[in-house]
Amino acid sequence: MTIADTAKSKATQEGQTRNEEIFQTAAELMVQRGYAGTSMGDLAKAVGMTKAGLYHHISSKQDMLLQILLHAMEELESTVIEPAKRIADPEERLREMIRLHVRGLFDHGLETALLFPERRHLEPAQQQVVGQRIQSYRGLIRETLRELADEGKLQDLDINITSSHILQTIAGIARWYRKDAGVTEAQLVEQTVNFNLFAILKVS
Amino acid sequence: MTIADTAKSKATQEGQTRNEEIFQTAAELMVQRGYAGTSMGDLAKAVGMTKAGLYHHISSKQDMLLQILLHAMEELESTVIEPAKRIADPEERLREMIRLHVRGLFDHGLETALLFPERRHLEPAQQQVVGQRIQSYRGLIRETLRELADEGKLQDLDINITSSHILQTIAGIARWYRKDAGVTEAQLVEQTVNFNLFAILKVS
DNA sequence: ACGCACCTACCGATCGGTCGGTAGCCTTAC
DNA sequence: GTAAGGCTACCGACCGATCGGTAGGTGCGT
Repeated sequence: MTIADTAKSKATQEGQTRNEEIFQTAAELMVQRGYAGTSMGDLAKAVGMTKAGLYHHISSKQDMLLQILLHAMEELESTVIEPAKRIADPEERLREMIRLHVRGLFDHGLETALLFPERRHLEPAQQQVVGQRIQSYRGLIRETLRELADEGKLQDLDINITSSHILQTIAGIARWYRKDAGVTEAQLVEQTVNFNLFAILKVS
Repeated sequence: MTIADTAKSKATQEGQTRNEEIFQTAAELMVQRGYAGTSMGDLAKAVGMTKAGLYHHISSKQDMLLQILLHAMEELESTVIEPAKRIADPEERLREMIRLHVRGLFDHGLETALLFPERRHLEPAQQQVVGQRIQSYRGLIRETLRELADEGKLQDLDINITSSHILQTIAGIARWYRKDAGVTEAQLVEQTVNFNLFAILKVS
């Protein structure tokens, strides 16, 4: 072991740090029951510890929410925003953003984004940090819509309102989708892309 | 006063029963902070009473949530579902449903519908009652989409998924809309109707 | 005199969080 | 090889505050 070996190497059965297990479990519980509705005792039990043991890993419930939100935002940026930014054509970019975002709901825990409204439980300064990063995503969608409008491809729609509608159809999936119903992941991606592009693109 | 006079006549400044004031204030608080995040002490203070005084009017927090959800559902049925059912043409019916629903977000407190996921805090039997009535609304949308498909007017879209997308664009408005921004109510109604109809209607 | 609307004072339970410990592993010294 | 020391990961027991809810009373309009 050298100074270079800074990695925390303790892993659980699935190659997850105990810390990661805690944050992920917390995110799942909070998505189901909300921030206020999830007690630290419940969370401790869910990861197989006592509350005191849990507090060895985290500093407070509030800080845990902040970490969860920041991590979700980073995941969104690296798996959706950055790849999309590299696409020049606005129509193809929007198509890819929706596709990547919906896929991310399954592959990377992007459903955690449902917790963003819970940022009201954070300190104002922290709320602002999280809020700004969300706005930058909305900004990318608006910019893409504006480029489409410049090309004459956009329907007669308000860009601000439309960007919200698009985001709601995507984020909304995590609210209503239950995998027991007869809807496959691939279907959901395709249908959501089509729904939104049918809505905004002028017929050529 | 006769037996026929069953109306509770105590009214506050705006012609509201104390009971109505409590339920409406509770609904507003819960939409902002969630069911678990809203304490009965907060609610009591918001209506200018003590907690004990509040409990003179209601039986329990849980029952209050049930009443709020049932009332929201009745409002939705009388102002959106019933009027829409009387329209024969499916395209016009869908258009009117969206228009009435979005308008209702402002005129009748239809934003209360954001509390429907909170029905998980109710007893299973009550959850089912509320859940069924929501499904009947979704059923009407699906039926309307199916009629459009029969007429050959529907895009190549899955009816189940599309009905969810439509509902999310409408309900989602109550999540992101803040009246301070430069968006008028009329704009919002028009844009939401257009967005969804652009999405689902085949170009003729 | 009666009941409605409301109060003060309180209940047991649960909340987020902390305290002082301890079992087991890893390193270092001899 | 092994004992000492330290560190990580946890635990039982507990804290003050707040939770949903209640008991018993007061004042007021009819």
